[in-house]
Amino acid sequence: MPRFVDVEERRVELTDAAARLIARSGIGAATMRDVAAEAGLSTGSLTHYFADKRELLLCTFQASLSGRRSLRTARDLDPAVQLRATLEGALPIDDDRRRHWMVTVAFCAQAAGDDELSTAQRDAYREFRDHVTRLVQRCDITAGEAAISVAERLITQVDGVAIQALFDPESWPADRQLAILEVALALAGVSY
Amino acid sequence: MPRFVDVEERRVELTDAAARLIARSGIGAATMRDVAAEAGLSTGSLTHYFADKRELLLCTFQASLSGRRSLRTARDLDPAVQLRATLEGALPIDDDRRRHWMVTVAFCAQAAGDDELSTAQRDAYREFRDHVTRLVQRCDITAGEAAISVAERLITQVDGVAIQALFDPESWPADRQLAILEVALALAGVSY
Amino acid sequence: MPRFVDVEERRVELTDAAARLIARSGIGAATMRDVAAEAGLSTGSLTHYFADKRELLLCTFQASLSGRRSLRTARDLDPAVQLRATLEGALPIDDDRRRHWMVTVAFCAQAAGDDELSTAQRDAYREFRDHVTRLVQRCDITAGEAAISVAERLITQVDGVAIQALFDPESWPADRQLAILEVALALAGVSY
Amino acid sequence: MPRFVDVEERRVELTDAAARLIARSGIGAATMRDVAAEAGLSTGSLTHYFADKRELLLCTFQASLSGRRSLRTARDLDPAVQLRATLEGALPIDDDRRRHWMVTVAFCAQAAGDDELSTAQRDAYREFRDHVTRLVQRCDITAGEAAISVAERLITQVDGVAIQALFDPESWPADRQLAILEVALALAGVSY
DNA sequence: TATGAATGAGCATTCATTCAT
DNA sequence: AATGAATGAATGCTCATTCAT
Repeated sequence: MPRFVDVEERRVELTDAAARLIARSGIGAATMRDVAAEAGLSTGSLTHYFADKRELLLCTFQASLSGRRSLRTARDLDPAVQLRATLEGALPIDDDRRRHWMVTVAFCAQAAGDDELSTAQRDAYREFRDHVTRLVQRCDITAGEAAISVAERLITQVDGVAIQALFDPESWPADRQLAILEVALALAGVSY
Repeated sequence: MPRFVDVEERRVELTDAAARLIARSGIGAATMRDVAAEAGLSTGSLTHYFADKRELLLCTFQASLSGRRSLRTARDLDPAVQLRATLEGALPIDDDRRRHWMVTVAFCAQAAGDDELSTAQRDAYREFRDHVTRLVQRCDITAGEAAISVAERLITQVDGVAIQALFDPESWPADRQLAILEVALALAGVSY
Repeated sequence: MPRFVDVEERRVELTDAAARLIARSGIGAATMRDVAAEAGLSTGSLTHYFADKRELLLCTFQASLSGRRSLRTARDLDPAVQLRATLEGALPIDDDRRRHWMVTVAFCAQAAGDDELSTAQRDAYREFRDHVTRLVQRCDITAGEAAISVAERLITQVDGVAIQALFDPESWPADRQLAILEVALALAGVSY
Repeated sequence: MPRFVDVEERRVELTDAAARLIARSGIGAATMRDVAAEAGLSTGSLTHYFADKRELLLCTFQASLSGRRSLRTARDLDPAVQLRATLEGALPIDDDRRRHWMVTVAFCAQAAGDDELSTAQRDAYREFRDHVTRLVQRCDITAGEAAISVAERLITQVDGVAIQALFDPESWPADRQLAILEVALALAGVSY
């Protein structure tokens, strides 16, 4: 009589544990042993949920992305509000979002020279870019310029703030991060 | 009389080797063995130049920063030209600058949970921000706004482009990166 | 259900292996690799049982002491018989006792400059001295002299024989060692 | 024009340095590098004076023995005085003598399984035993017993005290060590 | 499914030794 | 004779992975 286990739930618990460790102590701290321990499981259990460490890492990254994605607001709202919420979701202004960025950076450092990881990462970027571009289009603010160009300026501005804020949090309290986002949105012509 | 060795030169050779490996295959590839081999030395020789791996990594990061710094143009030029050159130096538009960014990201991933490394990184950020702020001041473009705010908008824009370009180079040829920089400078009121 | 392993038993197997290597080929031969091999395990397994080499060494020393202690005879016997048995147990007159002494000497050489090891060693000495002192008291032979003085003369005599016998076994067959012990006991007034 | 160097003097400086390191921090601290540094020389210089580490260690042990030997008093004195001085020389009652014993113990731990070292050590023991035996003979105290038996009882008593005192110095101040020696000499019939 | 003991390759680091100068 | 850079084998230790229970 096998015990009932929700495989998907366990995977989430494990990628969460990995994310916590990475955010707290860097990619080097995310050993299989420690991830399992952080999730309250034994080492051997990991293999039931992830074939190997690379898969765990990849899934941790993707779970982190999903978390960010879930911050996007419902489809039927004002696109300007959605755009703002989406970009705000990319700023490390609370622990969850900081964690997401720490995982992203760790993943970047790992992805170099690994085709599969690089592709996963690149695709995530493109998906985000496409999403923002669609929102920009719906805002109808581009004045003839390609929506993607406006989207890219917004995204890169936000990513730049995120990188700075991640490693010098004292200089970047939430309001300062949000202030730059507001300026960028205003320059892009978004009003809401 | 012992064999003559330029210690500083050797250290540069070794941090260069480390940077190449990190850029090529990620932080995980920068083992002491492989760094030594890449530099054409034996494992044991490394310890003549770096006490341990952390020191090698820290020095690799700082050497990478020095490289970026050397891209700044001479003091006596038009500050607008200097500003543009400084920011352009932060874009991964050639192999050297790409390498610098790969090292930076790898270092970030390693610095989490390590006070000394985190501090080194944060100080490097602040030094760059101060430099750009001084240039913005000399450009006399701020129209009452604090120079640091303008500088931060420029830096974060550039850093964001860099991060995107680093991991999706196909989407970010040099001219596209530079185009965003031009727009940001124009918005900031810089003309040259 | 994991494979059943008696942790304590494994630890004994490992400290035994270490003791054998030390006795056979000196402290330098007791590498983690070789101890594991001598016990029929792999290197990595050692870490399940001992945090590091110092702990292995400390436990090897303490296990060696326990072995010597177990040679003491039951409490209810004539104290003179117990005293003689205890002191005889400290002479390297068979392989086990020789091994114990080799381990002790190796441990001494290692303990210099290491507070924790030095303390462990000193405490072992004191425990032995106290035990012998109690036996001397119960023998009622001291004629007014402090029991501890008699005990110390006996112990140092035996330890000196042990050291000599350890490194010049040809000159010190068992009967010669025992003969000196008999003289020492007789001089102390012990008859049995 | 080669600089004049007294080879023998240099060897003494080096074995002294080794002895100091061993006494201070154990056999593990006596690396070639550190011995050279302690003597104020460079690593490479060592090879001019000792073929390899084993030779350095062997010479350090023998130099330590010579030091002890030099404590023996001149031949023409009362043999009882000489006997007492010789045995007292084997007690770790000052820094020099403590150092000698630390070197001896370290050497013992190293000698196991190394024929040449074991032989050197055994021969040193025998030489000492012969010397003490001759003194005992000249004291004319043996009352029919073999002089060597008396000598051995004295030596082992002293060695035992030394071992105890070496690793529990608090319990063994000089006067306590000397007191046991006096008792042993008295029991042997030596008066002076 | 879950466990954790076992594995062994790989890591950073240390060190005796060699050697060109 | 003296130096110290260079070597590379060896060490203690870590860790992803495997597997019997």
